[in-house]
Amino acid sequence: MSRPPTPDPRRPLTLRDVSEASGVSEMTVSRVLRNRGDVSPATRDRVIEAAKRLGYVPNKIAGALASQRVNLVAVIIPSLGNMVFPEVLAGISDALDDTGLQPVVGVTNYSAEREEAVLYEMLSWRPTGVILAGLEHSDASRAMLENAGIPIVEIMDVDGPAIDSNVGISHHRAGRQMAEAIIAAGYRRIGFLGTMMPDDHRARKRLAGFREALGEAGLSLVDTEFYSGGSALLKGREMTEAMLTRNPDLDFLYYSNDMIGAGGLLYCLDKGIDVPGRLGLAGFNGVELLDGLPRRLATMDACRREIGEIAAQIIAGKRQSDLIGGERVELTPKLQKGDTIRAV
Amino acid sequence: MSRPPTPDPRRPLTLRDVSEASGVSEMTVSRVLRNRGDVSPATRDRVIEAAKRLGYVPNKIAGALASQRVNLVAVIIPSLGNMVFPEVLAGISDALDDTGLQPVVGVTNYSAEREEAVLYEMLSWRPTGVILAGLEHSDASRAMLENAGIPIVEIMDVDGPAIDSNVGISHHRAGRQMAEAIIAAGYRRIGFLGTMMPDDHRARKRLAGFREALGEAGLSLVDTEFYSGGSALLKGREMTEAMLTRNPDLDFLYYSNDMIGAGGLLYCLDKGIDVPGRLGLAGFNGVELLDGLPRRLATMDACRREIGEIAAQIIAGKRQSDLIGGERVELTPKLQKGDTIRAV
DNA sequence: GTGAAAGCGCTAACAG
DNA sequence: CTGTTAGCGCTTTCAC
Repeated sequence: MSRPPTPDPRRPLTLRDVSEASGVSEMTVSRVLRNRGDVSPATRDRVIEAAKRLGYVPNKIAGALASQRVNLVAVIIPSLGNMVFPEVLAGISDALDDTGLQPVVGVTNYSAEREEAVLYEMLSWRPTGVILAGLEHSDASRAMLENAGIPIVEIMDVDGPAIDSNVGISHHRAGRQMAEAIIAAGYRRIGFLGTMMPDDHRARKRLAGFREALGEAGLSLVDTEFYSGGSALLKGREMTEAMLTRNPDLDFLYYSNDMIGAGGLLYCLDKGIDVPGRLGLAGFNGVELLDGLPRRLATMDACRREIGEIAAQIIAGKRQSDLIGGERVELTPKLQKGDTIRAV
Repeated sequence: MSRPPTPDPRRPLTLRDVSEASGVSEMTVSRVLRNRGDVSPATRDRVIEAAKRLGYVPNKIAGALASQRVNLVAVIIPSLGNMVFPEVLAGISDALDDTGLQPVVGVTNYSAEREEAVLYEMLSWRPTGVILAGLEHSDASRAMLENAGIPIVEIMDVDGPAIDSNVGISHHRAGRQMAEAIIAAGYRRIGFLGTMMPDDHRARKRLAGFREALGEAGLSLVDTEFYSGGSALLKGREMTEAMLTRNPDLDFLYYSNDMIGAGGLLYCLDKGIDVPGRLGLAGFNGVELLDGLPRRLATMDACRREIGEIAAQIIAGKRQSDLIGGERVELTPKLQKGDTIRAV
């Protein structure tokens, strides 16, 4: 009943274990495993064989501490629940694919307080860079970002000053543009339906731009309705019904996102309302999801995937401009009239 | 022109900086910042003041290496693109909230190879535990998981042997149950429409169970149709049209997920097909999204949120059973007939 | 209640 | 091409 020579099978293997098993120094083992520096094919093979046989998984914690390098990119977004941020993520993920960098995602639920906590947690892992949604942050968050000493990319929104780099669209202008298209199509009695999220700054800016353009045309919103929580499709349906009951003479409904817009569209089709003749509809985002609806909802592409790609390229240093301070990239969303705004 | 005393403003602050700024030893600073051990209120205040003033963010890499503890839980899922995994994540996130543990998400795109790479990467950060979707893994992945020496929870699926703990539903049984309900409702000429993902093992198991139950009733699938990529809603529409054109006499369509089912439903309503009288429809997942459709699609709740919660509790050690080996939890999905299966 | 010393597992920098 | 030495920034352990 002698104790076996292996000390503790639960203990994770170290470089030393591989070194002993292969008869090669730790340093050379390390070189092989990282593909750094020249190692003779013979030694290399012995090391790889031993590492594979033992099932060695390197300890990045130790590696990162020693090398002062972490291959992580912090990505901080408000939500995973609505298809728009996953698409941004897909863009980031794609662009990072051949860089050795890895995204790590944190979710804030549109709360500045949560953002601060998530950011603190992520910065404590000393990532290579930070990508985060929006330009509005708490003072503490802003201070952390400014002092982090790593590239910061604020995405989605360009309406305001950025800490470092910035990639996105102008939501204010997007709201204006939609209003102008609606007015040009001859609609006059317009209602707005949106989310009641005080911290959804982009939705707020779209609405502000929308109102501004209406005002310049001598118009104003006839009615507004806000919601929070629940199935967006269902909410869109309910809110549309409520609003049309209050104001049967509305001739256009502008929704803050495509999902509630889709709910509204389905409601109108149910009720046999003539869309876009008697009533026009528009949403925002250009979510692919909607392609299967009976009519294509008018919307505006928010360039989500492209935003993610560019942000990731900035972090990866693939867009080195010699700018002092960060890079600014403003994309221009495309208006898609679909089938729910009548031709002029 | 003397050099300022601060060495380099870009260098991240260390415990030593806080120690010097507060005149308290590094060790005591560390204790204050971690709320560990007794420290006099006076010292504590000085330390906290200094840390805040400097904007110190602890280095978790060094902390983790020294303490051999990492507050990260690796979560590995196939996709973020379809609402089902975000809901699992929400459950995990909730359950982890007051434990000091943090989920880190990796995405495999339903590829075993990607899973292996993601797993390797995550294990190299020495997480507290691993939660991953499914029971099917490459040999190498399995070996890594078995040797990791940390709790592993395989989720979503219980149809097969698990490495350690296991939380999910039986997709085979879910398929059977749906078939039985359809047959009981009197449908006989049944088609199946699904994703063509060889690595979506859960969809495959549902189909197998479905076929098995049909077989026992002396029936078999009249037609099948598979797709990959694109807008699920649109695909559902197109596939439904294709299948009904080929086989106009089908009386039921079983979809492998709710989104394509919804597309099919919209198509049928468009065409004025009598649902559920002449044609019945059913999907899978119970996605809240669908609540806004004109009819409620028959579906089966996959208990996504609950699965996430339980898995996280297991990792957090909140469900200590004295089992040797892992814990097994099988949840039972509820069949929701909605408006698209006729009453018996 | 506080501090000093000794590593955690790895890699940078240098020698040979 | 390979090995040795000295840390990375923190926490453990043990003194005081």
